[in-house]
Order: sequence, then structure tokens, then C-alpha cells
Amino acid sequence: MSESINKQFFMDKQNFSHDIVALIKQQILNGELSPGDRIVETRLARELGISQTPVREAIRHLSGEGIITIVPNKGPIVKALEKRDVFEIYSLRAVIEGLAMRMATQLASDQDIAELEAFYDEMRAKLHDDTVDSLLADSLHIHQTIMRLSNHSKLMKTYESISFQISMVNRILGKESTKQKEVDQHLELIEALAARDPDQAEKTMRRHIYRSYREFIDMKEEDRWEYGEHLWFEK
Amino acid sequence: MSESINKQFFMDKQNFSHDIVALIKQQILNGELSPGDRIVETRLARELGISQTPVREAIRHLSGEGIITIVPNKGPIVKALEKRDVFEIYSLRAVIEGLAMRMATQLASDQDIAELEAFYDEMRAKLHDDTVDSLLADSLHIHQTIMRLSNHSKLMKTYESISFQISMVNRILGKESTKQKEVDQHLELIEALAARDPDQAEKTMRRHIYRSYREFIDMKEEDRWEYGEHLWFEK
DNA sequence: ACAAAGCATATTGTCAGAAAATTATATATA
DNA sequence: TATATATAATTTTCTGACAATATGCTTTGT
Repeated sequence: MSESINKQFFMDKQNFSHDIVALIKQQILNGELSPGDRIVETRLARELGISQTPVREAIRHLSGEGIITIVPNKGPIVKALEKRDVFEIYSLRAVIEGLAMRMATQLASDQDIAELEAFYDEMRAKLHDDTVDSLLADSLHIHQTIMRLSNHSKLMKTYESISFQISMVNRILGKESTKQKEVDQHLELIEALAARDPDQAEKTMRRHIYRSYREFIDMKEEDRWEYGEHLWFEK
Repeated sequence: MSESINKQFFMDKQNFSHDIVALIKQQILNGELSPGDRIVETRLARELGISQTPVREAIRHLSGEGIITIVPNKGPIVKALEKRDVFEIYSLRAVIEGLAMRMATQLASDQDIAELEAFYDEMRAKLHDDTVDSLLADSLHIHQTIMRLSNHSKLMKTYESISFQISMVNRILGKESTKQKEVDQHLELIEALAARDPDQAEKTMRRHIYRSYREFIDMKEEDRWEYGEHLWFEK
């Protein structure tokens, strides 16, 4: 019944499991699959109109990525995010992106930086008549650009796996940022980049991410995993 | 023929693929499987005396971890390590372990530190009549202990996946370190930990790893991915 | 009414083999 | 000889069926 409908997902340049990996990720970000949800291999296979094996392969791949947990003889579940995870995600992100900044100060061309500045100006211009979602997207774009400028593939891979979970956090808990502050912080980032001072750039990025984390927990949580600022950046 | 022999690998508390993941990793570290080698699912399954499916699952999991690359319709190969990879591994490791140090200064108990100091004394005592392999193992133990003290699961997971590749690097290219220097550096680490100064601790760790990297490329390579010290730590 | 035991169902784990794709080998043609 | 074409062999990919295990429900005994 729903077989023919879902077959559209298979643009299938490569193989089934490859597309199923993408499909499941997308469903998690959409909210069709929530953390803690069980994934039933047979059911998913039936819905997609294919057999069990490629579904299993996709799930095994995702378990390797750490997005899905497989309980032996019980089955796969979408990894749930605890409060502790949020702390870990942000703190890891801080050092990952910190190093990216450091490298970007050395590797970015003048044009790269000019483009970032232009993008920022646009972002600031439409600040007041724009949605929070759009702001988040723009923010994400800046961070991704910096990651790309670092030209460090393992850094990017690690970032992607975290970034996915960040998106999960944002989608689950929503986010109302004070737009002005958010925008200002990104100016700091770009200025630090333009100054081409690695030490300062790294510190700025770490502080930026620490502030995001603080904002997040101040809004949503009572108990926090914090251990104080000195766990995040220098003085 | 070799079926019954290899069956011993399956202590099999959970399921086949779980053990095959461990088996393949072990074979890579042993050198039975080298980077760039192809893995033929049917052959491996036949050798182990089981069917193809669990082998495939294990390989899919490993591809998720990034240890194996799957070329669609061609098959899995053990990911090869380029020179560039070595740079990326060390630099990523520097920030990962840097953060671990930072956290360890806050989370380690006095006893934890005392144990590390005791271990170090032992290590130094047997310095002269010990092999390089044994020294490397001791060094690894210290690093792993610090990771554990950080009590940061995502950090540890990232570290593990790098650590695996570090071991690959070491086994492929060998390593004759100047033992004395190597040992001294670890003293610095433990002292920084004992001082419980997060900033200093992080910097010490980063410098330590940077030095390892330098030692490595000075020994083996001509061309280097370096970009200067300021990419690694503050001044 | 409640708990334990046994049965039924659902789901995972494994298998053997067909279908599709790739690679290697051999044959034919210029 | 060299190049292209056809054929064979290998390997991946996928399927459908079955066994092993866990879960939920009913029955039974007290």
C-alpha cells in the first residue's frame, strides 16, 4: 500500500542501505523519529517495500556512527539525549570548532573572509523582520563555513556527527534566542578571524559556544553540568 | 577446514557481528589486515564458518566508525592512512586530550593523581631495561587514564576512534623514541594535573602531543603538514 | 483476586541462494 | 601485435525463509 509511495526515497545511485541511512537521519531531524523510539527492522522493510537485510545494514552503520543504539536481541533504538549529553556535545564542540578557528585564521584567503563579512552584513540587515529559524540557519552557515575553511577532514567528520545531535537538541527543546546578542557574537567571530590571531580566535569561538550552552541551560534546565567557566576556555 | 579453528573467536555473548567487529579491528592492529586491503565478505564468512550476513553487518558498523571504506558495488577496503591523515589525527588528538586534561584537573580525586604518580615512578624505574613497545604501552596507559578521569563519554568515544588509528600509524611506521624525553614529558603531564590548573594543564597536553607529532615527522617524512606551532597551542 | 506457568505472537539473528554488478579471461578482428 | 568484443568467474547486493529469543497474554492454581 504505502510501498509505491515510499519508493520515491530511492533515488538510489548506489544502493538501498546508503539511502536508508539518509532517510533515517532525516526522519530523526524531522521528528518523525524521536530519541528513544524503537526501530522495527521488519516493519520498516515492509513499509519501504524491500527486504530486511539492507535495512539492517543501514542500522548497523548508524550504530557505528553512534546515532542508534542496538540492544542485543531486543533491537535498535534512536539514541536518547540526556542532559549530560547536552553538556558533552557543547564542550566537545567548543574544542572542535576552536581548533577550526585556529586553522582558519591561517588558511582562509582574504576573499573567504570578505565573503563571510558580506554574509554577516546581510544577516544583520534582515535581523528584525526575520524568524528565529532563519537566524539559526544563518548561524549554522557561518559555523559550517569556518569548519570548511579549516580544511581538516577529521575535524569536519567529528563536527558533523555532533552537529547532527545539536540539531536534535534544538528541535526537541526549541530555542528562543535573544536575536541581537546572537548576531553580535558572530561578528566577534569574524573579526577574530580577520585579525588572523590563532590564540584569540580559538578563545573567541570557545567563549561563543560556552555562552550558547549557558543560554540553553538557563532557559531549560534546573540542574546543570557546568563545573565553572574554567572548564571551557582560558580565564 | 579452518572453520573449527576460527570458531574459537566467538565467545559470542551477544551475536556474531559484534565479535566480528572486534576481530577485524584486532586483525588490523596485528597487521594481518593492512590499510588499503580489500575485505571479501564471502571469503571471510567461509573462513569463519558462518554465513555472509553477520559479516556484512560488522563491516557496515565499521564503515560507520570510519575505519572501513565501502565502495558501492566494489566492496569494503581498510581505510588507508595518508600523510595528511597523520597530521589530522595528531591535531585532533591535541584538542581532545587537551579538554580531557582540563576536566581531569577538576574531577580527579587526590587518590587518582597519587596512583598516576606511582605508576609514573614505576615507569621511570624500569626505563633502562625495558623495551620501546613496553614504554609505548605505559604511555598509552597514562593517556587512557587521563581520558577516563575526564568522565566525558563523547570525548572518550572520539578518542577511541582516533586512538585506533594512532596505533595503526605506530605499527605501520614503527617508532624509536628517545625514551628519556618521552618519559620526562609524562612527568610534566602529571605535575600539571596535580597543580589543578586547567589552562596550564591543557596547554601542557597540547604541547606534548605536538612534540610527538614533530618527532614523528622528523623521523619519517620529508614534506610536512605543519603550518607552524601556533596552530597547536597558545604561544 | 492474584501470582506463576505456559502458550502465542512479534522481532531479532542467521542462513542459503538468486539477481545484479564488477572484474578477469579468452576469443575474434583490424 | 594491439584493440575491441564476448564469455566466464568472482563478488556484491538483495531476497525469502527459518531458527532463536524476547514480549505479551491467557490460563491455571491457590
